[in-house]
Amino acid sequence: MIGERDIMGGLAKGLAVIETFRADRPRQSISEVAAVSGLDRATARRCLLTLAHHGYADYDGKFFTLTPRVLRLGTACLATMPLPQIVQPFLDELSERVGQSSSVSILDGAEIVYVARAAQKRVMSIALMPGSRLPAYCTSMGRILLAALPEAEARRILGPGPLPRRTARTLTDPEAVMAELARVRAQGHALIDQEVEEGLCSVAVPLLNARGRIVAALNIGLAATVPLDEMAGPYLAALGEVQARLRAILT
Amino acid sequence: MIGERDIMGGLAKGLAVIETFRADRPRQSISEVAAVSGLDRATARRCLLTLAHHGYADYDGKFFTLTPRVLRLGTACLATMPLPQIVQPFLDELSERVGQSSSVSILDGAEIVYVARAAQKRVMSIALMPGSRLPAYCTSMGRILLAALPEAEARRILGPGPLPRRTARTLTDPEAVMAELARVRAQGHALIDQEVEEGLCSVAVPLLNARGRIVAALNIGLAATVPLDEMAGPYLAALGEVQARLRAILT
DNA sequence: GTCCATCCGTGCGATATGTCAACAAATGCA
DNA sequence: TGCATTTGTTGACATATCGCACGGATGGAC
Repeated sequence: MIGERDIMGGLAKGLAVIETFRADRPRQSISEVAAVSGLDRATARRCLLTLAHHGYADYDGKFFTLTPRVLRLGTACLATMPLPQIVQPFLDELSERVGQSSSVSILDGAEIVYVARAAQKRVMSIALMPGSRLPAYCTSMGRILLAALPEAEARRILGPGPLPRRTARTLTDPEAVMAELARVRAQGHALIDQEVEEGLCSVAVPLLNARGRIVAALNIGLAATVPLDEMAGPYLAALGEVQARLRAILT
Repeated sequence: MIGERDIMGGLAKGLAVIETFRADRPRQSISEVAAVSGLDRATARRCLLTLAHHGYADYDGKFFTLTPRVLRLGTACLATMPLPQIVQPFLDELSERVGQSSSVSILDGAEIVYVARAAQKRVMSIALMPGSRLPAYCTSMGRILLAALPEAEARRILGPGPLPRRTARTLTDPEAVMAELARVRAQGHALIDQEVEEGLCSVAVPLLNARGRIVAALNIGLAATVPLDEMAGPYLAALGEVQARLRAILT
């Protein structure tokens, strides 16, 4: 069977090294990477030199930076997903019709990952794009995807709390989120009113495949102008329409 | 100094395995991966099992698929680039003003990599997004970026030819492209008239930093309706304006 | 059923790699 | 400047891993 001896430590360590690079740490020295990743300095050094040698990183003698070559790895993944290509035309049309940005995402651990998006004029502070991540607990699509999991699994992902408070309205108690998930499950859609960012609302529904399994979440993002309840109706109708049309197509 | 003994073969092999996954090969068996990557089956197996063990791949006992976790690797890279965040607001405004999609890309080998984009209604057959790649030789931004290189380097990237013919108008002779690069260099912008796809035109200019070095390319994509020469003027003016404003900001 | 082809899992020797410790160079601080 | 600390690099040894070759499993053709 699959034994522990079939695991290549070097590969795992190298991937961990890549993941240590973030927006707040774009350029790192060997020791920095070693400290963040928990690897030995010598090991981190070999990983970084290997990455540089194969064009995944640049090295100026002191600091390492990632190169666009690394993007290939992520793109390889997106390209293997049929979902983005299938939903993109629907997103384009939906987004055009309602005049708002719409997106499709899936769950990866405690985060939602955008896999397709049709953007209208931006209301959010950061630019979202395929590959972007947001926490699941405070986003409409995240609530949809968490609600699709067994309760125990959702609770495990939410953790012991408290969850980070992103705005005054953010639900920070995992049990409060769990209660909201039950509502979402019952009503078949999720509303978020400025929980992830001030001034930003969102409406989401699940995307089901032909067998009725939830494979992704679909949303529309809105600027918070009038109370969300009052204006959600038309958006929910548009989302439901796309949901129904995609249900026959998705596998 | 940096010796060959500081290179970790296992890491390089694992990354190569990830890159074997493509749109036309979303699910692969061990033997398939081994054949495509040139690795031994046993080695490919260990790589794949390692990826699966760490959540980068799924394994159903027969086929492996990549998980969204892999997207983290690419996102780590995009997040470390200051460029996308700086140019995004400019792209949004530019795109809104001219009513067409606009993008910023950089060069990676023989391909351009989109790092930021503001999309208007889609005219291209495939959805472009940050991380997407197109060949440099037949795109407006690619011509800009190739023109910024030393001639010998550009020629090396183009290779011996002939280059793939994507439409009837595609330049397939590397020397013809080199001649075009000289023109691009002289006039400071590149025009593409349906060389990458029927019905699609594009206008691009370089983005310079404060020191005058070319750090990226900026373009506007257009549907081919009237002859490109006749309508390029206003777009070039808009591009030039953004170029000038960014020049003071980019490093 | 038999044969053939393909694929997967495993054992083994040679080699590459990780860990640890020590050292040298660079850096920060008073 | 002088001292203390951090950082990059190297060497040695134990161990993990590679690539090869073999055996078993699977599936299709006839």
